[in-house]
Amino acid sequence: MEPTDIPKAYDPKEWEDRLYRKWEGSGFFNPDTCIEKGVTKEDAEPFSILMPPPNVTGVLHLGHAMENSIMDVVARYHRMRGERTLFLPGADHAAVATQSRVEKNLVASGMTNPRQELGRERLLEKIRTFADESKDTIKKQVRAMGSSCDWSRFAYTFDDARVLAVNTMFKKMYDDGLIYKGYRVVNWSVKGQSTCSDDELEHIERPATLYTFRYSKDFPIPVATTRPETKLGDTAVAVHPEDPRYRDLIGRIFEIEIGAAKPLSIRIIGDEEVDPSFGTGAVGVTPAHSQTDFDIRERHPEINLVQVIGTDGKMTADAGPTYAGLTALEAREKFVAALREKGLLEKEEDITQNVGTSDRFGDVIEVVPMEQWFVAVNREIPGRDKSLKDLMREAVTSGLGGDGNRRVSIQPERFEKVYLRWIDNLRDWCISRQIWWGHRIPVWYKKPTTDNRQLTTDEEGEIEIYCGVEAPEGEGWEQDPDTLDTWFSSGLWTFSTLGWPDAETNDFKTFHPVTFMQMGYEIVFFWMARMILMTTYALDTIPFKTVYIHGILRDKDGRKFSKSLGNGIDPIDIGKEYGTDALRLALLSDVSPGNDSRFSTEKMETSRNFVNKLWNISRYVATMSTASVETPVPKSLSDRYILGRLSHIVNETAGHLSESRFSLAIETIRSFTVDDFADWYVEIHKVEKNDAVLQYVFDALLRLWHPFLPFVTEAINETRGNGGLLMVTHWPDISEDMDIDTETAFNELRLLVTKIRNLRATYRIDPIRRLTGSLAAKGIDLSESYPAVERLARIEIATSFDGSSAELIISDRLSASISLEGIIDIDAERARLAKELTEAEKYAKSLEAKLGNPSFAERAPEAVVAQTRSLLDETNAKAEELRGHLSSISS
RNA sequence: GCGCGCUUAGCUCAGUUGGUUAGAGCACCUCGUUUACACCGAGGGGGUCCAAGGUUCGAAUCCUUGAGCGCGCACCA
Repeated sequence: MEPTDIPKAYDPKEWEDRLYRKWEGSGFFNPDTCIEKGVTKEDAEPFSILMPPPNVTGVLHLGHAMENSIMDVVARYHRMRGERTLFLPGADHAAVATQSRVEKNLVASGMTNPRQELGRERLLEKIRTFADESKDTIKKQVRAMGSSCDWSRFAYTFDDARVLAVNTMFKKMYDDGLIYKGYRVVNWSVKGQSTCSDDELEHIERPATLYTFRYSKDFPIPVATTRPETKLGDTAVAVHPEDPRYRDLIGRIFEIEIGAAKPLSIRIIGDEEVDPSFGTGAVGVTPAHSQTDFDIRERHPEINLVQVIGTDGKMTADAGPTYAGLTALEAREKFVAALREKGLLEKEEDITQNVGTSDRFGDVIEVVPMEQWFVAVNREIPGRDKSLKDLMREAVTSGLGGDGNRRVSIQPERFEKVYLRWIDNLRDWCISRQIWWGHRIPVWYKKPTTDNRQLTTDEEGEIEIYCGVEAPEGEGWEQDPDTLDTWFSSGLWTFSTLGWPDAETNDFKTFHPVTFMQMGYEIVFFWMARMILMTTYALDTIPFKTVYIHGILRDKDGRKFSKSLGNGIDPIDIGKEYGTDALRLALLSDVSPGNDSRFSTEKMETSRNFVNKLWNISRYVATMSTASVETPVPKSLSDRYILGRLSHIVNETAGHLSESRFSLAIETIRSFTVDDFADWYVEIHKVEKNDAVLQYVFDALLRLWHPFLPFVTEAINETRGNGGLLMVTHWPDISEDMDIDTETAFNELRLLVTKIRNLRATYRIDPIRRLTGSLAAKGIDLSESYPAVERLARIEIATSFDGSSAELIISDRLSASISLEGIIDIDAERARLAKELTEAEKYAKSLEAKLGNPSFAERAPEAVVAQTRSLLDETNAKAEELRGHLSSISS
């Protein structure tokens, strides 16, 4: 493109789609192609990133946009560093989330009970269609974000390869006795007709009544509850074993007629967990409908379990004829009324309680006893002498087996503590769900037959059980109707995407453990923990080396984005309006690891303006210079300065990126681009015209920015006719390319720049345009020499300024003496100089005091002392200069 | 209750291992703008870094205590 054809403003719409197609068409998103085409060396270090697969429940939101920005910055950076980089995309079938979404849609369109009305197969078909559509939408959106992921390796948690991995893992754990079917209390969503894990609960506060009552008039201990109806299923009262009030009662059994199907048989038991100082010091134990009470029964197997609430949320026959069939709430009112009538109710008080609700279906969870599948986290793994919990702990502390190379590094570190604490509280993981959308449990049952290949029988010897990767042969087998918790398949993500269970594939050998993962902190337990569990168990290694935890994105008022608040922002819309680069920049600026950040249109404007600035720098470079890029020869101090600075910030940026300090990396490049390059060097170039350095530095800048701003940098690269794709050019490695004493140049020129900047501040003759304007008014025509004036005035004015006029020396051709009267307000100037002088003297004094302190000289590092000393010299010199100016101005 | 985080300019936030006179963006004020860029430029004002103690030659940074806000986990019946 000819320089004159380049539009003044960057228009992302003109570029983004086409550039993405160009990248994708080049094949360079695929690391194999990079090697084939010689962009990456065969023996290059592998670098892998896995996309946390978005749920196929609809469209991506800004949080996804932020994640994609983070991952793509990392991927592009490492690809440009010449590493064998794989950024693998995917999608998650998101079992409950997707099914509940589709059911909601079906209900909205007129169905009352989709599961009944459609049946398993037809409902699954509907969900599959929906999921496929979402998957396509997601792929489009990820492309729109500019993500450089390898689409040929796209993985879906519910495709054939992943099903194989899931079944293989299930069977392995089953054979090792780590997956078991057990009768335990579980969290049950009546609305969703399914279990959910502890982590899927959302606790909400709500008002409730705490009732204190006695089972009967002569029952010795009152108990309290917020769920009186469950008391129909009480089988014990627990007290602290040392509690003098109740100690003697332990072991006694009370038979109580209270309206349940059978009289309650309440045994008084002693349990250390009971807090004698709380309430009545006694707990009515309902093993069937409380997790803690069920645990008490594990310690006291002698007590019974009576289920009084069913999976339909209604009272069971065991609750007695008065209550059976009523909802829990109806039963509560009736039961409380009965207690009151019999004079058993001693106290009612209003309290607030926390209850668990299903995060997907929204209803309050009912705790019921059921037979479900569990992963045993405390059981010893055969042949390993350790439990899953142990492995999960080791993986982030000492490293697996004490091997530091097999240790997951969590950034920021504080999430380690959060994770470890969670592990301490971890119970066996309930993995079976009664919804239909998901991996079917690979277990089949049938009555005993003579065919007993690989068969095990359950305890009662009645039903044969077969667990296998594929259905067993033979007649009469019926598969377990349940499906797996969606996190079971997500837990395998780092290796199921790379070919496992075939551990010999190139991808697996090359890219596992994954180098870099990122995720929001809200998903650490769900996902990170499960990946660590699965990988350490099955592969005896860690799933990933580094995981970067980020916060959640909030709106400009600090609220979470949510549908109900109506404050959602579609990243694609905003990307279209401001440009995807601007969006990426806005999402990564000013954020620190692990902390929430806010999003606003102001940020978008700032970012868009910056992108446009970069575009216009390129216009200058294109219009003011015709030289092609070559190894630049620094000719002046300015050249050495800019090259030295460049090399400095290249290293600094690399440091930030290697530690995932995205915001600081951006700030580093941004300030170099604006403060050093655009404001300073470009102006210098107008005089010195060292095109080679200008080109060289600008091309380096483009490459530094590319990971963050892939579109505009690639677009500029195209207009510059550099040829090739910026995406696969090497990230700048200045210290190797350039033979420059950067340290010296840097120091010399920083002094010069500082001096000039001080001059600008001191004499307020910036912009120079104003000065030349004034000169013109005085009959000095400098229009032709403008650039020279602009630059030299900055320097020369300083040395010859006497307070009221200045001697301008413009190269060796032209010099002029001008009065500064009218340009500078002399009185104001005097006041300002005096103020500055006072400040400088004060500062000098404080530095002297510091240096005079013997402890400082003794203890501070030499570099700091030297720095302080030179600082003092500089300050003294500055003060002297100010004094001179002040006296000349006064005379 | 236990744990974690946050508190820095009017607003939103950076500040890696303690070390130049604490930074940015936005907002505000002044000046400028046919010149790569008004999606613009040059300047400026504005901060007892939540409080109090401590460690140190030196603290926004480390320690202790407290306050306010937010979050997570567990919930005591």
